[in-house]
Amino acid sequence: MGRAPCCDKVGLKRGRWTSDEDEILIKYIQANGEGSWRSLPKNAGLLRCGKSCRLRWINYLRSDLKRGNISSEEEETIIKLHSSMGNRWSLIASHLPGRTDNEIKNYWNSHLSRRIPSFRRSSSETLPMVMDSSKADIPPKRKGGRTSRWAMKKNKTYYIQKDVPKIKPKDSPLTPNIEEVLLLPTPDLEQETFSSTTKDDSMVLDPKVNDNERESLALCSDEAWKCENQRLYASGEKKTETLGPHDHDDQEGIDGGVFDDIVDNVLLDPDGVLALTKGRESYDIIGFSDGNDSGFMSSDKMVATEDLQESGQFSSNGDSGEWYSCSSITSGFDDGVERGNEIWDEKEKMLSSLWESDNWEGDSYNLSEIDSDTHDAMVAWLLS
DNA sequence: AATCAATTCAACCGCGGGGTT
DNA sequence: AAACCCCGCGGTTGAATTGAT
Repeated sequence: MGRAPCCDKVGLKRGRWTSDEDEILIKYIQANGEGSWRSLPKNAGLLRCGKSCRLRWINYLRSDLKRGNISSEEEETIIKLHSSMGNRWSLIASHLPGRTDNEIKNYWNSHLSRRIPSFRRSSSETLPMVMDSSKADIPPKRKGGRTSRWAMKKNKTYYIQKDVPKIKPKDSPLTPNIEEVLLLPTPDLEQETFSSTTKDDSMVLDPKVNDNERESLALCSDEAWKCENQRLYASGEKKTETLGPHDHDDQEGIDGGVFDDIVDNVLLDPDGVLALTKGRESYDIIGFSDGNDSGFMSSDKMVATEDLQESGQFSSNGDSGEWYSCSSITSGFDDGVERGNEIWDEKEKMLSSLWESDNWEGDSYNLSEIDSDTHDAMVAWLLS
């Protein structure tokens, strides 16, 4: 025997809501507040299922809903959050004030998933890449279609509800709980994309690193990175500085900003360190420098030093800063889906060749022995 | 003008989690 | 512990609407 229906459907109205029904629902909630959805329709005199009332209220009638099309900023946020959270629409919506999970889900399905086909890859395929959709020059294959429904609703009546009690205010989108977000599993990243031939989660590549640094780096496990000397902290610690791959003020991404620092200080600085770290769901690339200007990046997380934060290249906290999904690391130097896939392929190849090389000395990788081809490939990839 | 195909999105559905009895 | 209830979530559906033919 199946589960009993949430409500008795006999005699209940279904389908589109009329303005009269909307008005009844609004007035009732203004008087009684949200909640008790099951009993609400009966008490309010609506011939609707409680679920339907809840949905109508949450998705349509609430006073704090933002009307209008999704802005490019919101779209970018959706893309980045989705890259980290997957289809957790309600969670994503909680970071977009005035937007509902349903709205975001619809927007994703109708706009983004088509525009950015790589998002549709299953988790058994390669990792998703977050593209700068604004640059993805892939026109929607619209033939017929219609304009935004909001744009068409000239005659629709909306209700201004000044006195509706706020039962459950949503979080501000710009104040995400960074640590919570970071600790979330990323279903789309579950697949490890190259063979795990290493015994350790963490590998230090530069033999020139001193003992202290080596010790710090060795602590960089997937679950808790802690590199005190470099002032790099893992998620889960209060002083976590969690950042995305983009310099937010520069929508071009990390190119030219953080990226240059990483390249200059990590790859090109003889005192720099490059570490490959096996992350929770994927392999990450992390770079360090000598502690002056440094940062590191990964496909899963990105952390910058205080120097970089002070320089304004990163926002560093959840109170004022914005953040980006670090799995979007490639977006800054990516012009679209195909390019993203290409980069990912290059990344895979490069990392694979590193893993398989003979330059490993225990957990360390001897960069001085690195062949020029591999070195060039690494630089080329990072510069790409 | 009529028809078709594409698209959007409001609404529905089933399920799972958490709380209560 | 088990049964039940309620809520919220994510996937899906289908009506409404559009531009193309």
